[in-house]
Amino acid sequence: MVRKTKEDAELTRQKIVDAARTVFLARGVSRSTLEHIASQADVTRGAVYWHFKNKTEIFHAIREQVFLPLIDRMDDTLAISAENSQNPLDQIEASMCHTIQELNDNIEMREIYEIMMIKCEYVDEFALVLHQIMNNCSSLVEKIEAAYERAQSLNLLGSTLTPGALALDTHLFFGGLLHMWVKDADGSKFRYQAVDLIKSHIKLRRK
Amino acid sequence: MVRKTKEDAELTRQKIVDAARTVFLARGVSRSTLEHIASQADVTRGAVYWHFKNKTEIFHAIREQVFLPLIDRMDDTLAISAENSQNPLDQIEASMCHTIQELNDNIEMREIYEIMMIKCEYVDEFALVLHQIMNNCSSLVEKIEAAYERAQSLNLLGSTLTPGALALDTHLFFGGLLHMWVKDADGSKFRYQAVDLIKSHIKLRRK
DNA sequence: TTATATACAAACAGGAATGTATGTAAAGAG
DNA sequence: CTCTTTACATACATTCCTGTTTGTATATAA
Repeated sequence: MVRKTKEDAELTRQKIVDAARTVFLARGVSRSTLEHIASQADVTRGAVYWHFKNKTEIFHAIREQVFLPLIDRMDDTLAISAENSQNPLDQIEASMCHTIQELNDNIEMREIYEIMMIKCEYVDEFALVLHQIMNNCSSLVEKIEAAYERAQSLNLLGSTLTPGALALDTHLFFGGLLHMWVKDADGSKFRYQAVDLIKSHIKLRRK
Repeated sequence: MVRKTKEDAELTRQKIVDAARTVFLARGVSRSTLEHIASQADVTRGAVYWHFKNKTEIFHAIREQVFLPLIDRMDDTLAISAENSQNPLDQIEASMCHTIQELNDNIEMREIYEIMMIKCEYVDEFALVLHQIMNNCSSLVEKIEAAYERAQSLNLLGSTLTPGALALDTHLFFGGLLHMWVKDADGSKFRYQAVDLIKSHIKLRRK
């Protein structure tokens, strides 16, 4: 076969990652073999083993490609508000709506979320991915809490709950929403009204 | 080998189910083999194949054993309140707290929840389990909504949101809480304060 | 221009898991 | 007391998947 340039090789690598996403989604991570992935990418297992040590490495490549950027962007949306004079409650709402919008628009991200949530077993090597996710969540909760604190000091809150309690409630709500969004395959129950649910959730806190 | 009585056979079956739960939890459903399960149960694969057609059947046996009863009990807690004069908000709160308490006390239930949430890939045969769960959720949301309606007519609600919106928010909150409860292995972040989180959540709705 | 490293394809060897088929001792029916 | 069925254990055949090894054409460096 023909030897490829570096750009060609990178393209092959990307083809493999994309193929793996498709295969993982359809068959689940465990039931996906490297042969499945290779043929989906129109290469042989040789190419896969050249670019990746094993299936786990491909999994991490997928995850890092789209999952981490999303977290960063959520962080950003909330962080901006610290210096911004905008209503913190609006900021929290916008942050969540933005993520939902991203899931709506970005097919790859949607597929990766689905893989991570319901097409993957968190044992052995994958167990520590869960810890990473939990840690990311922790920092997110802190950001949300800070926003609620600002809302409190601006006298925008309508309840006596502490910003910490409000932040945890919001975090659990959004975690539940993301799960339901993914599992609600036909979209009838949650997917289409996700933004409304977010607005209701925030409205409950407004004065 | 010795032929067993019917009672012995039923005991063997139960041993296999228990063993499967342990193995599924430790290795994930996909990576668990019938040999793993058999040796954990101190029998051979022959015994497993006698009692179950395949791994999927064992999975369903586990699920039906503990998961369905829990849903029923949540239903009950909420249904009782329809005829009861008790505060509907208290009933919703109690219903969720009760489930958390059950998870705290009942090791088997806790393990099964963990298997269903993060040790199982919902593809092929398992995909329809997700649909069942979603359907159960739908009926639960309706029960919660009915309780909020009663609370509204008793003038107990402090917000202008509709009972439907409140119910969905509660449902998403609780779904998120259950997930975090399971994933929070060391218990520091959510498990120990789950009841407080529930009370805060409901407090936000009280007048 | 030549030599070496790259980017794969193809072939190989193995272990592991599944399902089935067979064997068997005792329980239970008649 | 026999005969059949039950409740398994054991052995077997087959399929799959993995990781490694080998081969090879071509970029690319020198």
